[in-house]
Amino acid sequence: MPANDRSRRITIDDVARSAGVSRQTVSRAVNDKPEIDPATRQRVLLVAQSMGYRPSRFARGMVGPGLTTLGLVIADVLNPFFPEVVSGVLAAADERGWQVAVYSTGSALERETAVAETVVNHVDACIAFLLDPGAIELIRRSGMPFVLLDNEHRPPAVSGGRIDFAGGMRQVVGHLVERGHRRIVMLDDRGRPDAGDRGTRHSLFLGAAAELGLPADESWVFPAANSLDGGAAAMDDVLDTGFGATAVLGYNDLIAIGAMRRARDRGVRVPEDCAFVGCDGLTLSRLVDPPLTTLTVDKELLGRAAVRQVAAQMTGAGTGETVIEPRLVVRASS
Amino acid sequence: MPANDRSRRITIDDVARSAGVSRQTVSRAVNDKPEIDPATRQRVLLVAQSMGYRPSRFARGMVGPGLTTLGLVIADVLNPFFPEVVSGVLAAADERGWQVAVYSTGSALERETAVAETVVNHVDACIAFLLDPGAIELIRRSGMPFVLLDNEHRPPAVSGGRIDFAGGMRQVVGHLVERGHRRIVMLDDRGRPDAGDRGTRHSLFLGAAAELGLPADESWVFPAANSLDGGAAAMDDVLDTGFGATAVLGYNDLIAIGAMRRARDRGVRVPEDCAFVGCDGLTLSRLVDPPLTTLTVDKELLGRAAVRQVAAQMTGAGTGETVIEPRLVVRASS
DNA sequence: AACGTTCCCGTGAGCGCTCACGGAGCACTG
DNA sequence: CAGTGCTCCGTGAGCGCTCACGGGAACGTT
Repeated sequence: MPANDRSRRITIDDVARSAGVSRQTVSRAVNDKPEIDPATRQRVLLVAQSMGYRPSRFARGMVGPGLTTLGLVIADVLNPFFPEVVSGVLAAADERGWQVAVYSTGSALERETAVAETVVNHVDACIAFLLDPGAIELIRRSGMPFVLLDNEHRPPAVSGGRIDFAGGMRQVVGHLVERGHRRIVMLDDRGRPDAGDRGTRHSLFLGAAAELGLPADESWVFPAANSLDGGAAAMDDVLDTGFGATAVLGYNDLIAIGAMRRARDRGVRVPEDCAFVGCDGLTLSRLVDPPLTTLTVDKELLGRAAVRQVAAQMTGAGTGETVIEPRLVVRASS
Repeated sequence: MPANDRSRRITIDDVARSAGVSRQTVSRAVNDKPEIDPATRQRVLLVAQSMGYRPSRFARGMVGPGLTTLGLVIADVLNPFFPEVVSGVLAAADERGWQVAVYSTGSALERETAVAETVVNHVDACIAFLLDPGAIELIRRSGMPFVLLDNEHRPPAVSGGRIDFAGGMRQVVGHLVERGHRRIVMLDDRGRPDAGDRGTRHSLFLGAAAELGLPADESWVFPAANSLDGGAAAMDDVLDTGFGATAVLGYNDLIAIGAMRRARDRGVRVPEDCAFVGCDGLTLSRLVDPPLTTLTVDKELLGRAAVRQVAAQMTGAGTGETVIEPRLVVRASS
């Protein structure tokens, strides 16, 4: 028994010929169809196995309806925000008998177009965290069911899942003001484009602060790379510039935690000298010291809702929007 | 323009007819082939778009080589062990131009067979964390390239990725003995079958302890559910039975952290009264309080190595084994 | 004027599989 | 012995697409 000839794959006809039966009989054996003699099935199966026969999923997909593959584009699995979304998507897709292909852009804007091109050619529907308008347009134009998540600049023609950070930021700032804070810094994710636009956490934070009578302006916002280290570095900036913040709001928990750790390392007492608040509500935020106050988002629900919207589009429904309401969970860091 | 007829999908011939050209011309337009008049291409593309035409990836796969889809079966994305593996697999698969379909068993042994069946029919190769021998056999028999990870009972006929916990456990116990500990408890994952066999962390821990002269036996091992809460509950058992442990080793970081938190909540000082050590080296373990000593495993490397093995099998190479060496990172918890 | 070239487009064939049908062989009935 | 039913198996057709080839029109060349 030589190794497989790598030039051409083994087909059902090869097996049929080798077993001295017809294609159809091989098909019956492989697919557990009833109209076949048990002895024949056994023999055919043995031949198939020994030849290393594996049915082509493409040929199968041609005749039957084939399996629906849902593409899920995320920035980075290592960012603890995404596993929860993935979990929701996997569960909801599984309920519908779909397969999920995961793509990661590695948080690199320039990779988004390449990923979008792959997605367009190889999946039946798509749920994506994307920022590059070109990449988004590419998928939109393909005409496949498409849900875009967590993008404040979503074109009106595509469905989306949005988190109501307007309400969320009011909760956060309200809480801090109530605790007596008057000088609040936000560590923004500098990786996101057009950060000054309406609808971003950035602008919603400033808006909420203004609403509550704080003299907030752009100087209250510090850019940070989206990681623990990014948060730490941004905290250095805040402390070094002598801004005098009594509270720090992170674009997300990762940034907030990184900042909080750096602050403590530099002798800042939390929350006495400075309070810290995050966004997203990662499991992680409960476990750090001190436990982090955070604007919790049900990320699993976000994933499930996205699948539901994709499914709706498949049955011909139009585009829509799902809004998730965040909830402020107050812990020891504020 | 009415909504799509959901009964039958639009084919290339539909577009051809509607645009008054041949199939081939449509194909040329859609695939950006050169042998076509730019004006015709534009017109055809417009028709195709308006009809909602999307090429069938199955039909495409029939003729060309098609895209390789790698199946990745994990227990649960929410378990922070897996995202790092997924990250490695995604990166390595991407380098080879493969797509990755992720499946989750939800840590439910009884779901493994169903997942295995899906995998067998819908992917070209498979990397899996599986425990059920039936599910494993199912994939093995399919003849597809297959790498089984983190399973001490792997059949010899399948490739695998293994973490050298024998050496790891010697490091852990050695470290604890050096610190003066003589009575060490292990919180084992009770979800894994045949926990008493050779090769499990459980037995390797007892072996290492015996090697170093400790009177270890089965009573030193407490079962725990694989989660933070599971670790906490197991810690309750340890404390309530009055075992008098001065050090606790978790099956993984999750269990160890859960246990450590519960211990502190009950007034145990860490590490003065009791030291804690985890396994896996999650990012998380650095951030908890106190930072957790842990046997760190390069999970991303594990994923990459698995992809490399799968690729090797595709080119006809036989089965093999990759061994990853863990490294003890000592922090404040011990 | 006859020929080659280039550009654009269409026609068969075939990828590997399953579905719908038909037919051979056997047993059992009236 | 014809008729009926059942079990098992094989034959065409077709899924939607691309590749290889060929052909017509318009141009330029000798």
